Amino acid sequence: MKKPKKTARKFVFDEEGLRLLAKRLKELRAEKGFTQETLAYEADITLSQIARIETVKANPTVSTMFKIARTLSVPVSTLFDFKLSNKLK
Amino acid sequence: MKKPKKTARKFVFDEEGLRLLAKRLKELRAEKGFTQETLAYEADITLSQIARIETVKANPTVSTMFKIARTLSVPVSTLFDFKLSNKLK
DNA sequence: GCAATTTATGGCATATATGCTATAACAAAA
DNA sequence: TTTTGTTATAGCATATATGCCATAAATTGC
Repeated sequence: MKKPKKTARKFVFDEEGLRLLAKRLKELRAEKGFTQETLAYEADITLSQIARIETVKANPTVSTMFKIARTLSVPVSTLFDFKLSNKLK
Repeated sequence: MKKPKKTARKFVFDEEGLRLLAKRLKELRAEKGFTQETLAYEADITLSQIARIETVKANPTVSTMFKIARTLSVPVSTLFDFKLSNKLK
């Protein structure tokens, strides 16, 4: 059986942004005194996913970030308070 | 054949946040003079996806939001400049 | 060192994001 | 009404996000 490959589509994983987001989350979580586990529990997310985000292994959805922001009691924008380079595509 | 259903997992779609995000994106896009199509093209995303986000039909990933922010030349936090209610789970 | 806590990884299942393509719906002109 | 520009929908394919479960690795305090 041949592989039924159709066409290649790109799925970009924005490493720079995700790295900055991971850093920001770690900072905020520490400041607010949450462990990955307590944050996961209260935000109703899994520990796995929190760990993935902080280790830049996943590209979370905005809903996930909303839950985290609510739990940390910070505006969502605070989680994205960093500067992206104007990187070229 | 029985359905091999395992266990139910929740996948929350944060309608409130997504509604606010859609509104914010529409605003910023208009301010900056982009159509959905030009934004999609320059951000290297599909028109479909921009439309889905603006009509609250999808829960985008943060990488997608990073691309949009870069194209609109705004800090990512600007796209999330709105207030979530402290909604209970 | 040991135990406890916390963080990181791994595999697997399922839901969904996104691409791609086409089309429809809509609005504003002309 | 037709054209033109724009936004919304739809179906399908594939990549990935996330849950769940287990375990490993790292950290901290004793």
